[in-house]
Amino acid sequence: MSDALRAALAKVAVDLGAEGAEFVLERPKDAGHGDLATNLAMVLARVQKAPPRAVAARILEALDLPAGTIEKTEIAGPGFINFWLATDELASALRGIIAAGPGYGAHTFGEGLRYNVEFVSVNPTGPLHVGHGRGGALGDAIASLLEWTGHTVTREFYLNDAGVQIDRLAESLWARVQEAAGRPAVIPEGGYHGGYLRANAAQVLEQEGRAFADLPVEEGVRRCRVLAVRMQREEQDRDLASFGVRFDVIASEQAIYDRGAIPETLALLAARGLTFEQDGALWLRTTDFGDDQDRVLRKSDGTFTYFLPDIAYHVDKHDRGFDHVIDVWGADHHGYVPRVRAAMRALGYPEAFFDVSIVQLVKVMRGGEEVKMSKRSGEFITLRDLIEETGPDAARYFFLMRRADSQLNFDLDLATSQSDENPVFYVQMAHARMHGIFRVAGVDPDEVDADVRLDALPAPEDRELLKKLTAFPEITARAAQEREPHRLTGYLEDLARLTHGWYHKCRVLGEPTEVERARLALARATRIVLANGLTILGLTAPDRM
RNA sequence: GCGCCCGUAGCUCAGGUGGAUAGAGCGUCAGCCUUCUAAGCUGAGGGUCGCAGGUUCGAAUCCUGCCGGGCGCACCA
Repeated sequence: MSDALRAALAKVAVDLGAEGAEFVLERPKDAGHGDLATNLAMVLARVQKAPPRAVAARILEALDLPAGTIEKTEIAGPGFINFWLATDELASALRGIIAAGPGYGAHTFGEGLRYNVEFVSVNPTGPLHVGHGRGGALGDAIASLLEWTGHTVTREFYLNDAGVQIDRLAESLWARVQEAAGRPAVIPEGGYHGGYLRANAAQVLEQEGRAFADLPVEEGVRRCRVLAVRMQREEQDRDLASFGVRFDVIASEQAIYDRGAIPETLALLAARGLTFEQDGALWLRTTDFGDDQDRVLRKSDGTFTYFLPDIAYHVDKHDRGFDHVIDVWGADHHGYVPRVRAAMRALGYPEAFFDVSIVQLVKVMRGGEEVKMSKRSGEFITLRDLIEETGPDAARYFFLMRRADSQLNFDLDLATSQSDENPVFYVQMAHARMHGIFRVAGVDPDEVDADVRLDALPAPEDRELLKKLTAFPEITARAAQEREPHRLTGYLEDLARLTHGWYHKCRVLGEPTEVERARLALARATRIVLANGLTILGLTAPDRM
């Protein structure tokens, strides 16, 4: 409905000589201001050289709407025009929800656009911690929202399996292997002290045989390199899988080196005249593209910085045909954004090609106290610990319920609480309750007739709930466009609140036939919206709790 | 010192491409319900939207400057 009304209003704007006027058509917070409201009259007041309320009257005069859509209009406040939807319009919306079912809230505006969402991308040097969980939940939800709005999406993980930190990892594992074989072991400077490598070392000896520890150091370390990366990746994948996150592509940094992409990228940049040598190093002139200093590509010792393979990796994404790439990075990497953006500009890629979502830090709270995480001491809450304590649904939901760019207080007590104070529980319970109605009635919800008489519904709660359901497609569209899944959690909480209120106030079964039929349809539609919302966020929609 | 993010009710946070009386949950207080489709309902109180200027008919929202918190500022990865 809002689309039709918006179009009609835009047409009036044209008729009044203000083509392309930017006006707002929104659902007012205050129910007394109707179902939809527009500020068009105030926007046009200047061109019309008339007070907004007088302009509003002209607009209503000129407004041409199909019969039976709007029940009432009103000019209010400084010049708002408020609209009340006709019952027929709501009934048709209800039929639309049920007809669309699991596709309700989906859009097609992204069709033909290929997106690459890269997230988590943690080094394969240790277990995932809660911050990676937030990045994982966010990246996955953004990817789902994009799919839901018609985009083709690849979920991608960038594996840093080359470079110095992997050397340290291999040496550290080799040291643990020696230790397991009963020899003194020295973890190298800058190596990894975490106990998980002990477990890996034991596994290596078991799989490769005790003689593995007697290999010459060089060969032992070389083989440890492959083994360590593989074992760490497997563990990370296990954690991510239990969290409901899967990737379409694991992109390897080593593979970028192996196929010669580094010199190719270097040549590409040099050909554009954007590199220069200074102090024995090779630089990229990123300051020409918005960075605050130029950046080194190849150090004076001949090795490359991380920046160059990162550029090569993004060139690769571009060459694979993606229209847009979104990188989900932790706040500790935000300083890296300007130089990568500069590199994308230097290569002449469209401005919209490269986008970054920065996810801020997570503080885990228990009993009102922060649970300290310290990598140094090796005592930190891993993502695995967290999921085991809260379950995957609560963990995902809590990671998504706040804007990514504000810091998150993860309240463990709340996340594990089986009460309506826990928002995940509250939303899932609303879904379970809707299903419970059908269970008690012995009716398959998918068989419930959508063609009902809405005017049979006696309570204001009935209409209020239905109106909320009709807002869902706007929420999914906005959440996808803004890459803000928290808009969806917020909506689901609002909807759950209305659902619980309705459930309590409005009986379904045993009411007069027309009322029961209408409310069954409403319950079915509510269940659809709750289920779709939960599904987009990667959460289960339980039938009973 | 520079850059990015944040600062809204006691707490956790929405609202941020300017619009109507700034919202929600929790907590607090006062009542109600104890029926069923368990985990409920109603109401109240609570705010200099960090501070100060500016733009505007209109600012939590945009601009500038400060204050406070977080994270970054390598020929590290």
